[in-house]
Amino acid sequence: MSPEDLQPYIPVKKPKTEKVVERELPPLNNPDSMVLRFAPGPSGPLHLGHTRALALNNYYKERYGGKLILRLEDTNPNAIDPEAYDLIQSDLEWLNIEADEVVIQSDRIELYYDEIRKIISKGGAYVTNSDAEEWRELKNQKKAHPDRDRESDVQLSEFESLLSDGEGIVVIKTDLEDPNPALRDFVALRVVEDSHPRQSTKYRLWPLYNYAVAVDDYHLGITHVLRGKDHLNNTLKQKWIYKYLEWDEPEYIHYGLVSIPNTNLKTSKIRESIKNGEFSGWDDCRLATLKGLARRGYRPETFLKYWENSGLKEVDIKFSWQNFDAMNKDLIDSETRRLFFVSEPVEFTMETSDTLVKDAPWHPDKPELGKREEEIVTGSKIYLQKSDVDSFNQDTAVRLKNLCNVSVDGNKLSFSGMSPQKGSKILQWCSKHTPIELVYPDGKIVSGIVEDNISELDGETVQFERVGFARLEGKKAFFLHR
RNA sequence: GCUCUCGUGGUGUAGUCCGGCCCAUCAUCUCGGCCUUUCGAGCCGAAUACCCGGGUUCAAAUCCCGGCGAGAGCACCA
Repeated sequence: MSPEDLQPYIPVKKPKTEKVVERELPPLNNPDSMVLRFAPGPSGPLHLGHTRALALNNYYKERYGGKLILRLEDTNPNAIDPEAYDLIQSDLEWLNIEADEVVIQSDRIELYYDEIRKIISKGGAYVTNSDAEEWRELKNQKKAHPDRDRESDVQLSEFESLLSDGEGIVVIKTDLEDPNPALRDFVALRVVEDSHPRQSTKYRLWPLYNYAVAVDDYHLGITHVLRGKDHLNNTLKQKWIYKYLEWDEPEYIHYGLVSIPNTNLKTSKIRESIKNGEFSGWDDCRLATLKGLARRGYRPETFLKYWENSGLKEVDIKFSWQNFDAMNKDLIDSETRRLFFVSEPVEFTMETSDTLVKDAPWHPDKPELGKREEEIVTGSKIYLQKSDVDSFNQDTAVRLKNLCNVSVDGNKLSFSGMSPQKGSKILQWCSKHTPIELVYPDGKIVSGIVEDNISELDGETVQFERVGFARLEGKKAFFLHR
């Protein structure tokens, strides 16, 4: 073989182009006039786990100029927290996500009735008041319940009478031979006589999740359904409804599940713990609710950025607080003011012939923010952190940060120069101060003092030097991350 | 058990569809060094990955087959 013959087999070397391109999520099919939805049940406020669906839907809405609908799925009268309707909307506002439309399912019950009448007429659904166990067992054996095969006008009149009294369920017919038992005939509506927070006792026949979702997705013109792959089977069920009503299906995209370690996200459990006083409320800083995380100082942008970065592959992923915190720090570090926090303060008395002035910038890289200044004279009380004091030995050279060098003698600190000495311990310290409790997300509380400069900073996120970032709130500071 | 998904460093991610610009991208974490009046930030460097086994091919993270592993669903909840 001549070198010419080999030529086609030799890979063409392209120059490695510098990849400066922002990584972005994959494109979606048919992105024109996209309509997306975020559809939580109003059982409590939003938590970290909800933010993925929200962030992804919002991302594509913005990318393609689509529309985002917030749909509150309150068709189970027994699992509703009346306050959640507002709590969820305030959580969206906090995230700076604007729903173009808010839809509440319990306002649309007549619609679900209308559509099920059509499905029944087409022979796609039946009514039965079979015993639940018996009905399920028949399905497992791929057998039809006798009620399944009755004429559709019988089914229809059974349905109409269920609206006012009697027991029974309305079932969507699927394929009883389906190898996946989860997909054989599923319940579309059931009787619940309990009062509903918004509708009271106006209705007794309530739609179930899969049925209501399909009807709404169609009627709201949803074009893309973006959700976790725990919904894979639900999608298949919902497609049956689209089929009976001859509707065009939206695009379904399922992303992998996230496990969030060391975090309790069960709304019902949290509510219980709040009730019995274990947590102070939905905004307890130990919780991963948005309100709890906001209280510690996380930025809304961090949530959006984190999930956009996690992609939408079907692999299951683990949430990493470390990565999440790093992103948040990246956002806040350059604009967060610095403060000295001293835990377990030990009192010293200053000795100096001159008046000294603390000259500490609010931010080391941003002189334009100004500085904290304070006069220190002989006799001024200086407080140092116990753990620092404990580590002193005879020849420890100490520098009070942004003040001066001192020598330590018992409880006396004596001025010993201005110019920084290489190798000396640089310590954060307080003179005029305010007591403060630093509250960690694991519940641990460290009491200490902070320099008396925080009156204007209530509600702000600051950095306690050498400790980490925290958000100030009254006499407390909630630890954010390092 | 049945059904369905998915396996790239510790973590997340790019590349997989259309095999060669991949001795594999980016971020974070870890470890060094520089810088710094914070153990923060910044700068420089190091270390660590294509689940396993076969096959196809000049060439496989990428295609095929078989294992193994992980996760989810199986409600008159959402």
